[in-house]
Amino acid sequence: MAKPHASPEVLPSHRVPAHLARRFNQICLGVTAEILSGDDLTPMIFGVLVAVLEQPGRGQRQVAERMGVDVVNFGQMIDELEGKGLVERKIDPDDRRARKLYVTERGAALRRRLSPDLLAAQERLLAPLSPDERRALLDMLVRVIEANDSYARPGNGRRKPQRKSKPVNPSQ
Amino acid sequence: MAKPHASPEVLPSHRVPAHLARRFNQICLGVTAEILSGDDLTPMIFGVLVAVLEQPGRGQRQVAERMGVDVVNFGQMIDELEGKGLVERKIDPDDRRARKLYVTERGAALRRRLSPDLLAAQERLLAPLSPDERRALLDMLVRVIEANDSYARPGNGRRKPQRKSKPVNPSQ
DNA sequence: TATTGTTATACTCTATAACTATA
DNA sequence: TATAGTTATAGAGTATAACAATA
Repeated sequence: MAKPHASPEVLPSHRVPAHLARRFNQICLGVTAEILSGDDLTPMIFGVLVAVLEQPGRGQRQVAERMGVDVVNFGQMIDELEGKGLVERKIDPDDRRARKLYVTERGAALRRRLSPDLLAAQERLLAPLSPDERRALLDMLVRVIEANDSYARPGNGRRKPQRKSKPVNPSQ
Repeated sequence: MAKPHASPEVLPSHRVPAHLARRFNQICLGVTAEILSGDDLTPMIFGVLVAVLEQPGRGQRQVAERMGVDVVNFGQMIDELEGKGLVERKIDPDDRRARKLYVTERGAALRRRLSPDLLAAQERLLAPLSPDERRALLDMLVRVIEANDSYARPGNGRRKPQRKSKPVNPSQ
């Protein structure tokens, strides 16, 4: 009876992936929000800025999907970034429905300015892990995420709202 | 120039811990929300139920802090669980301010009923990892979370609301 | 008809301030 | 005064439905 069971029936809650995922995310948010708060940006919005920077000229849909963000909310984040002059929308002449996204020079400068602090925060965050472990952690997360990509949308929610009636423009 | 630099100046965004944390959490939420939706519970609220189950007789503050949940929101989640008859609050006779928390038989039964599906979902989630890797992933997350516990509160936010005036009960 | 992006809206999670009741 | 918990409220992230413009 040295090893009772290889797989216990349930993990203690502090070892449940869903709980660890929430806490890990919570901590990442706290660490980065602190750095970004001076520029009135959330980690989410800054993440959008970086994504646009890395794939300039793409449409909102493409970037949103790649990030795992709903296109509706993504559009609103672009609104905010555009309002701050950090990102630009340009109508694609080949498909006038699409808006190609570009980071402005101001946006690029902001990212350059904040990068060192964000990188340092990331170092502190992963300080308890060795370099090999850090790589392993990120690798494993990427693998898990890619394998479960289809679950990246459904939401964190409860009952689906179902929207019985109430059209957007009832007076028309 | 076979290896340009051990540490690049910035990681590509799909390797940034903050992004991976968000996506991992998003996926965990999607996977578990689906299972819990039939009982009209969110992953968060179910997590509270499990935490109470594991440390019965504790006060709200203790359980909330251990979970990394704000005490205010925790109290509201207990409201909901109590409303569903899954958890009970009992005034601590030794300190009549405190409410000791207990899971009801109904709550325990619910957890027993849902456990197999949740465990199976967890298996699917971590399917791309070997058993050793799964352990390593959870271990590393625990270590990172514990080392950064102080960042588990600050919020995911932007400017602090600051609450200029507007008292709760202006008419008194 | 199908697709890109928008507006309106709603729900969850999180956070702060101010309050009540005990200690 | 200090602590446990509450009420009121707000911001941030996420989701759906309905719509407009374009393909």
